Amino acid sequence: MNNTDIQQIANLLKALGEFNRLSLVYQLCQCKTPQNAMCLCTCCSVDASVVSRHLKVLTQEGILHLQKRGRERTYALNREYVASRLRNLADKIENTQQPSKS
Amino acid sequence: MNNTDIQQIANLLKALGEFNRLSLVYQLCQCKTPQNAMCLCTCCSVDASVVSRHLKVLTQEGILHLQKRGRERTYALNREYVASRLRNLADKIENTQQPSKS
DNA sequence: ATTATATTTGCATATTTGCACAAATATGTA
DNA sequence: TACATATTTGTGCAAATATGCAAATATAAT
Repeated sequence: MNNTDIQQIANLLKALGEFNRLSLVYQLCQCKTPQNAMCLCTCCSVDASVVSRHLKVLTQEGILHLQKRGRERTYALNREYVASRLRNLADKIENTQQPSKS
Repeated sequence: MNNTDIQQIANLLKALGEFNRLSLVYQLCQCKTPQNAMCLCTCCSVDASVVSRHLKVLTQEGILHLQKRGRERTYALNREYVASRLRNLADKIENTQQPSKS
């Protein structure tokens, strides 16, 4: 586990570790089909520009998948990706212990 | 899933989502026995006071367990707790989708 | 008692971050 | 074309955060 790996996981967790962003993720969690940003605005009591930036952060981290459809952009949750990364971390935390090291 | 729940999970993820703090967690991950702060300093190239503060944040979030032993304080990773919270989130993200909502 | 070691805390500072508002951009519709 | 809707971007501000250094605190060892 090198520094780059740690930094990448930290980035993912940081992206998820903010109230409004996590709210957006939970909101998308409930949806079967991709949602546009306006729709997602309803779950956060912040300006649309703020939602836009949060969605950008989540997308850049691979948490969301963006699809441009005309003037609206729909976002979908990359369920398997996020879940697998979280489980991977959980496994490491639970199982990794070297008897050699004190 | 109410706002308080979301905020709590966000706090956990935020605590883990910082490079030096996650490095400390990984370091502790390798250890079978609790470690003191001096020992943990070696994995971060920062001042001991910084490590102290990061350890405090992690402890307050329940990620680490602190035990005072004389002049040194040892920290251990709450493996089951952290792993279960991460898995819980992973499960929600992967499985929660309501056919009723579009 | 003095000294050494481990850790925390106060303080100053640099950087990041979340936010609102206005303006810009992009695209669909009348 | 003119207008409406959806979204992004520029800007500035306030709050939060990460850090280093020095001083304070706590406790073990001599």
